[in-house]
Amino acid sequence: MSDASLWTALADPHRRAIVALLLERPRPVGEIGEACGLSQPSTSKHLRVLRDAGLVRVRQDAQRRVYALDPAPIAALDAWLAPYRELWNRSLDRLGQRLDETSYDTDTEEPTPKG
Amino acid sequence: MSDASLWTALADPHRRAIVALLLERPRPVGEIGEACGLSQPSTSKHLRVLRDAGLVRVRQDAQRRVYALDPAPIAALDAWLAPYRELWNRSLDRLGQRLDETSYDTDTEEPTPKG
DNA sequence: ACTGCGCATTCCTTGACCGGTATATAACCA
DNA sequence: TGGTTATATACCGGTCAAGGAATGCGCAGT
Repeated sequence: MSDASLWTALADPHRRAIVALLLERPRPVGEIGEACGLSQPSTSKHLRVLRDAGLVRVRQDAQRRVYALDPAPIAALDAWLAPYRELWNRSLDRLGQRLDETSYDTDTEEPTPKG
Repeated sequence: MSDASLWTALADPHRRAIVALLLERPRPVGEIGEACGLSQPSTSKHLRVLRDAGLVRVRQDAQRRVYALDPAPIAALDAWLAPYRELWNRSLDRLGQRLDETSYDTDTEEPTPKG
């Protein structure tokens, strides 16, 4: 499932570094490894994981293999995040109400005593 | 540190299930474990990881410990995701241009190989 | 065909994580 | 005080992932 592998793929800091690197522009394996301080096999293995998760695509350019980000899984992550973002907005609203203190008409509930 | 532990915390499906469960409302440990089909120690350990990542907070209620989501790390995730979301929007724009430039009437070539 | 380069894969070892069992701790109750 | 409930932690065994070394494989130049 690309859903499970997506999270495990991004759980690794090296892999997140690779993804951040590919955000700027597509790059061949050697460049990625050098930029992230990874050995060549390690780079290839991480790219393999990212590829299995659907996060990157490969384009063959002579001997080199140029990796590029695939935006689709990012959208999936965004979709996962959406409900929580609403929670965050609620908390921001609540904070705003606290700071505002004017209370437009927030008699809905939630006294939130003391804190 | 909450940055690294945040991803590893969410990498586990059980932990994501817990987080999703707490999105509805705060719950005590026993309720979480039962809902996720986890043993009590396993539940506590997962909650420990989530707590170390800052994803949940605890409130003591008599013998029970009620866990609730903390929206802050969600915001961090959202911030991390932001640049990639732009990439996604760019790809959507590009798709729109493609559809735009190649004539909009339904007369498009659309090879549809094999059928 | 041979050689060199870029990359992928395999084997191996080590370290981290996960689940279960047993135990410790803290709060309530009799 | 002793006992029960609710939760946390320590220990243990199995599993999996990460890194390094060595090797395989495709492509280009001569």
